[in-house]
Amino acid sequence: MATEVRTRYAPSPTGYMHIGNLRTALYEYLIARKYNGKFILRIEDTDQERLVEGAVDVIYKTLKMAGLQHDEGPDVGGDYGPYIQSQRKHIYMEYAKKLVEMGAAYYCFCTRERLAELKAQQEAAGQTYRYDRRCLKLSREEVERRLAEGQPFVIRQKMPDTGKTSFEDVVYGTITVDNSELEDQILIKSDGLPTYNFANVIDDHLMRITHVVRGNEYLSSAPKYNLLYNAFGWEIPTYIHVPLIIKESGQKLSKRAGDPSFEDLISMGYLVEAIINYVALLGWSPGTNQEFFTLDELVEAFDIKGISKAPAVFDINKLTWMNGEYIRKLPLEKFHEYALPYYKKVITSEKIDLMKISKLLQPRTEVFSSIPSMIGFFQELPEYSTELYIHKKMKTTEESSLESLKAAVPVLEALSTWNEQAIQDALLNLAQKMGIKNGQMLWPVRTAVSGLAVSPGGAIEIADILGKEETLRRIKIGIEKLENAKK
RNA sequence: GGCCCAUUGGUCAAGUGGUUAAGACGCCGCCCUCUCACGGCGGUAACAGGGGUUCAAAUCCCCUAUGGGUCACCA
Repeated sequence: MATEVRTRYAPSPTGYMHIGNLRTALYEYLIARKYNGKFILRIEDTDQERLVEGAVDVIYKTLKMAGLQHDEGPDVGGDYGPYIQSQRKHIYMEYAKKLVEMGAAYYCFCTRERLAELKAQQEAAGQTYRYDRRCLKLSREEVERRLAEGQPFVIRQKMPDTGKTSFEDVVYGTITVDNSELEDQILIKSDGLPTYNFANVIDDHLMRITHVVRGNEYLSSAPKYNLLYNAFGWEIPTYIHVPLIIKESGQKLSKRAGDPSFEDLISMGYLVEAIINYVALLGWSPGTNQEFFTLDELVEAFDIKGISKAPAVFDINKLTWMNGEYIRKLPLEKFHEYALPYYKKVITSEKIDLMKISKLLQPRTEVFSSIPSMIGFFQELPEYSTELYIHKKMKTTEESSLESLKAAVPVLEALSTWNEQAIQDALLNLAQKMGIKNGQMLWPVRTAVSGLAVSPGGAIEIADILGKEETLRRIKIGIEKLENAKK
C-alpha cells in the first residue's frame, strides 16, 4: 500500500489571512484531495509574544468560508494531535535532548545581552552576525552544573563544519549550500518552546506529512531542516516551495503596507469563488487555456508541475474582471441577495423595486462595493447642468430636448399602466409622430430622470423603476431648468 | 554585504532545440445601442544583455545586469 498523502496548512494565529497564505492553503488542499489524502490544520503559536486573541477562530472561519475543509485539526481532532504547537511543548524538548545526546545540538547559556554585544562587535568590524559557538566548548560537567543551578538556556543546532548540504525541491530542483553558511540556529527558546525551524520538522514528521508546501522565503532554511531529518534518520518529505505573491512594485504583499487580505477582499465585495479561482492562477498554470475553475475542477486540474518559479504580481484589476464574470453568472436572486446590503446604504424609499435595480446592475457590477455610487440617483435626483442635454451623437440640443420633454409629459401622464412596455410604446410612438429619432426623445428623458451623464439603464428602465409620479416630477424639473437656461 | 532563487508584452501566463512565440487582463478602435455596461469583432505590446554549444536556441552552458528572498530566543 502506498503511503497516504498528507499535507498541512500551518498558519500562525495573527488574526487574518494573507493572500499568499490563502494560496498556500489552497495548494495544500488541492494536493491532498487530488491524491485522496488528508489535509491537516496545525496552529503554529510558538511565539507567545505575538498571540492575538480570537485569531484561531478566524482561521477556522476563513478556511470554512474558502471551502478548504481540513480533515484533522484542533477543532476536528485526528490521530496525530494535539494540533496546536503550544500544547506539544514537551514533545519538542524531548527531541531536542535526543539531539544533544547525539551531538547534533548543544545547550547554550549566552544571555541576550551578550548576543547583542556580539552582534554589535561583529557589525562594527564589518562582518555579518554569527553566533560564536562559545557554549559549544562547555564541558559536560559545566553544562550539568549550570542546568542544575537553573540557569536559563536555549538549545542550538550544531551545524557541520565542512561539506555541503543539498535538498530536492519539486519546483526548484536541487539546491545546495555550503555548510559553512549555516548558523547554529536556536531550536528551543529560553521559554522552553521551540522555534518554527525546529517545530516544523518535528511536527511534519510526527504528523506524517508527505508534502510540505510553503512560500519560497523558506528556501534558504530548508538545508537546515534536512540536517535535522538526517540526524534523526527520518524520511524527508517532498518539498514544494511556491513563488511569492508580490505587488506591482515588486515587494511581498503585506498587511502593514495596506495590501488587502482575504477578508479585506470579501468586505470589498469580491466573491469567495472568484478570489480562490484568481489566486489559484497566481504562480500556477493548468497548461491549458481554461481559466475558470470551481474548487472541484481545480482538484481535478491541479498538477505540481504547473507551479512556476518566478514571483507573481497580484493584479487586482484582473481579479476585478474575474469577479465581474462570476457576478454575471450568478442567478438573479443570488445577485440580489449579495447586492441588497449595498442598496440599503443609499436607498431608503419603499417605492423602489430593488429587484428591478438588480436586473439593471447585474451586468454592470464588477465589485459589490461599487454599487452605492451607481444608484444614488434613484433615491435623489442629483443637481445637474443643462449641458447634459446636449449630445452630438444623439443630435440633441437644449432646444430639442426641451421640446421632447414637453411633448413627453402629456403622453406619460395619459398612461394608465406603468411598465417598461407601456413607457416604451408611448415614447417611441411619440418620437415617430414628431419625426425625430428615438435617441432625440430618449436621451433627454434619460437625462431628466437620472440627472447624470452616465446611468445604469436607459430612460425606459429608469422611468419604470422611479414610478409615474417621480418620473413626471423629474421631467418637469428638466423642463424648468431648460427654460431658465434659455433666458 | 554573504548565500540562495528568479528573469517571455504593463500584468497573469503557454512554451521544454525547428512555432507566423498561444491565451487572458488592461489599453485602443469598430459593431450593437437612448448613456454606461454586457455581448461581438479587430488591434497594440514580449523571449533582460552578452558570449558560447548546435545545421538550428525563448528553450542547453557561462558571464553580466536587474529584481526578489534569507541571514532573530518571528513564522
